[in-house]
Amino acid sequence: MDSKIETLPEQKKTEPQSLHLRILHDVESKIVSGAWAPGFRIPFETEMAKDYGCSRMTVNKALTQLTRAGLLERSRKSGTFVKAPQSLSAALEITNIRDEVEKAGKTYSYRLLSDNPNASRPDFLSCLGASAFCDIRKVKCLHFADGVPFCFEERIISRNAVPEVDAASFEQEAPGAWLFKTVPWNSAEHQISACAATGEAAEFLDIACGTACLMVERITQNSKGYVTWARLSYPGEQHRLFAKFTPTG
Amino acid sequence: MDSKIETLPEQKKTEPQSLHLRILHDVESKIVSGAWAPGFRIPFETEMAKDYGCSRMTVNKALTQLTRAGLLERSRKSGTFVKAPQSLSAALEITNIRDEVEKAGKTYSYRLLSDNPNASRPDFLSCLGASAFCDIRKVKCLHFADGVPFCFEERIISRNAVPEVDAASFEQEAPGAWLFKTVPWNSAEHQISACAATGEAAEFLDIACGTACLMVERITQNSKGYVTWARLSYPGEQHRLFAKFTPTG
DNA sequence: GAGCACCATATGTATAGACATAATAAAGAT
DNA sequence: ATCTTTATTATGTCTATACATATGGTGCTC
Repeated sequence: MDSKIETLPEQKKTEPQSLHLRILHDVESKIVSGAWAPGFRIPFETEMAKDYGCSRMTVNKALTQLTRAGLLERSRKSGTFVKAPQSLSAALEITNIRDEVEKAGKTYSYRLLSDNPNASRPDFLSCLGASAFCDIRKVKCLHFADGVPFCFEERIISRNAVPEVDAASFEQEAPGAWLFKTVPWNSAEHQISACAATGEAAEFLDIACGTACLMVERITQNSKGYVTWARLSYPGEQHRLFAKFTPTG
Repeated sequence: MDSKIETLPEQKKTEPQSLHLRILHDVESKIVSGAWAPGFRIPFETEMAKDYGCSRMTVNKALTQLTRAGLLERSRKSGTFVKAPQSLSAALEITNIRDEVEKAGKTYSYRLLSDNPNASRPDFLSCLGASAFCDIRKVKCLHFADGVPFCFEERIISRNAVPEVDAASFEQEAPGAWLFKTVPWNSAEHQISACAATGEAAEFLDIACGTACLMVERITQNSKGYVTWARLSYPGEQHRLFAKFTPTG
């Protein structure tokens, strides 16, 4: 209780106490931030052990767990590689609508509806703490399956978090697919709801106003902050989200 | 191509090659099957090491990973315990609708609509390979939030997989809640879709036919086979499924 | 009985060493 | 040139050991 000015604790937030957890989080953040992009061969166990001044087993423990979590791919002799973020939860990962359509045996096509490369901050996002979405590109597009409207997509991309977006064209390629291959690991929040189709959505999807729609809203972020927001509207009862869960996966 | 009768391969399916994986799967199956129920104190590391004739570290590796996966809870001195299957995927785990309603600050109530303890096999499930659902109990019920219909539930419970169901009453307690505390670990498949309310559902939910509904269908199984099927219908746009995903969780 | 010091114990972490295994690369034989 | 053998290398697994740490239990004191 004396008046001595105390220095702040060393650890920023929740600095892991054990070494293998620290290594695990170090590697994870390098991957999530994009410093180690998918396909990159990360240092060998022996190298990291030397860097951290610890035994190989300690590094091994961290890397083994990241492999189980799906962030890494390892093979003998070749080394350890950052895995492509292909399945951020198997079923709800609907980034690539093309795959979704083609897996159903249908022909995919795509049309850009509108593209505002320098839009102002939207108002409907204020509730989400997404104040980071101030300098954005705003895109609307439509996905077709066998020529029939399959999904109406409204998307916002942060120009701060993804500077490369200025050079991208969404005439031929959907923003979702472009982001998927451009932005490294990230985390996502989904909201799924049913709604009655209104105005724009009904018009583009070519369905009557009031028809039941499945709506998926997703906010994606990585270490640089909020990356993108998307609202996907699927018409009628034709679409189903499928998810399977087991304890260990 | 000769006519010699071959013996089946020793291993049933994919017998893990390494010891710590074998231990991991042994423990997991004991938990999933219910042999080790939630709360049960599993043998100490040293005991299991002796049983398997291996070092404690090998057992530790298996148990540590099961702990990360959420199947176990460990504490020093006390031992290792089977965890309650509380979050088989955080957001989509909607087994307990009461919690869901009360978390939204509303008052929960429940009403049993119909109960057929000895129903015949339903036809609409044939596509799911759920031929195990032949001897079933069929229940319909309604969940309320502040007195307003919140969710219409149709449920089928396998009397083979859950023999105890014959003694259960669903007058006061919803079948979902009863199953949650009765049946041990399991895996689940979800299908989420939007639909227009029809007939029964519209009537009980007190909404107009054609109103958009969020429909969640779930099939649950454990080591004894298919346990239960449920269809939950949420009226209008009032309900949202929320899910957050990060690489490691 | 309440409070306290102390011990026993199960997990948590880390290590150095050992050998297995798979995949690549290099050297050798045909 | 192509096939084969061999060596190299990084990961995969396992051990025996060591000490740290949290915590339930025991017994002591007051």
